[in-house]
Amino acid sequence: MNQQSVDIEQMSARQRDVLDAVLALVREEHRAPTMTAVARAASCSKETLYKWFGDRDGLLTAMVQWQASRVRGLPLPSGSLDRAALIGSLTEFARNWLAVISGPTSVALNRLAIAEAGSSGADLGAIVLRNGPIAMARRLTPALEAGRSAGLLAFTDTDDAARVFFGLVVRDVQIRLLLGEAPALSEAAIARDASRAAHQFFALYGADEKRPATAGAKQSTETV
Amino acid sequence: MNQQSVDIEQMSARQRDVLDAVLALVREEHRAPTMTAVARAASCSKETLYKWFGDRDGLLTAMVQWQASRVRGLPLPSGSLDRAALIGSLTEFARNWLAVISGPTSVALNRLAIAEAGSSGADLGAIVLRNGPIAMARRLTPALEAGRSAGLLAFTDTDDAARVFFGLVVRDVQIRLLLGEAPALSEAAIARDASRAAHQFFALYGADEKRPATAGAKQSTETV
DNA sequence: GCCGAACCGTAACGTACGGTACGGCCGCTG
DNA sequence: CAGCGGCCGTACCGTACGTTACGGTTCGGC
Repeated sequence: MNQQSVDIEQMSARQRDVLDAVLALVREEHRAPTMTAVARAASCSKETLYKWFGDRDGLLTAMVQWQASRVRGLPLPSGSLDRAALIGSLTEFARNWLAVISGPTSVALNRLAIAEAGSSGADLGAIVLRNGPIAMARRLTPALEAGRSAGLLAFTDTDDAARVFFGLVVRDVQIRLLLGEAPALSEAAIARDASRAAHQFFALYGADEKRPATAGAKQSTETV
Repeated sequence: MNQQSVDIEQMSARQRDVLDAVLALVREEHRAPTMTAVARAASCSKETLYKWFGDRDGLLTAMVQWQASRVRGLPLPSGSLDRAALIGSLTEFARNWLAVISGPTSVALNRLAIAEAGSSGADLGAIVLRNGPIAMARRLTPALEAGRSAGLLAFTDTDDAARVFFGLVVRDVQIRLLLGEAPALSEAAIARDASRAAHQFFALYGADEKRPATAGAKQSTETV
């Protein structure tokens, strides 16, 4: 009932420390933390927690937004636009994305958001979604369209192409991690997968003269 | 503490009805059901629930296994092996898979398994994983290898190819659904996506004479 | 008809947890 | 120094829920 903005920007350092403690707690335990545990871990009183965040949902929401606020701001691929540079950008993008989603923080937060989806009032799912796949698509879009403008890529629906890229990069890694399988991708494996995904994406959507425009790839999927 | 097998095969019809009631409950509510709610919905006493399933975990485990036991047994792609038939098989496979994972039962069960991953003793995550992506890969494998034997497909690691197929089919649909976005894919959209995924998979791993062996697709895992 | 087993409905117990209240400590302001 | 607001630590309350126990009912076997 208290929906008081929870502005991440204007929060004291102490409050951010508390949120970091909550994040650490969520990361190491494998379920949503209790308010008592948060208070103990953050060395603050429950009364203060309720005064600052109003509610358990408010605390979790603030934590998710706090984490989201520092994921933003990765270097957009820019510069020259030959084929090699674009593949390099896509590879770097994929590498970064795989590293993020296989990290313990991402796994824990996605678990929490999925578990809480629909149960509590403020849905963390929407926030995580906005800062997960949707944010990735948004950051990927300019690179793809620049590639198309430069005649390197060929597609009609940018969003669709971005989602195929997502599929090529992530495959079943995320769902396996969320379901508890802990393969713990190595740095080398991530780099290899990223390169493979970028090359495969180029094989599908590259505007090569060799191939006649990828028979099944041009139609969109959005219906709603 | 009672780990008593929970053999789905040898259970009375009444017990299966109870498990169906639990499934319905999980599907309509958006969290793990309480024992009281299960007893009320299934018209049985809690004492019986504890006698039959020993524990809350036992009940949930039995429910997941019960659902898994009837997902099995889809028609394996067989018969003639020309290019069109293989694409048709892959398309049908993808269509079926998309229909399953976008269904309310799959979403609810995956949510439950992810939420309970690591918290309770018996991890549903492993069961869902075995009957989700892993089962799909297992069922897909013979079709892929048959295609390779027939000279239609070219890949080195079957498992890797299967996981790329998974990525092309699912993309970010599952994670979006789990996070609470409810786009409710239409039948037509699913069919379109399945066809697109099958064609894209063939574009990457098809042994066509037109294209010189898919520049990035042949280095499935060995390139550093 | 009688017995025991299985089962239903419900009450009761213990615990965990969200949320609130209170006393005490610290630093700031007048 | 007095007063006070912010915060910590802790005790407390109400509720939800897992688990157990108990009385009543049905049903198959003798």
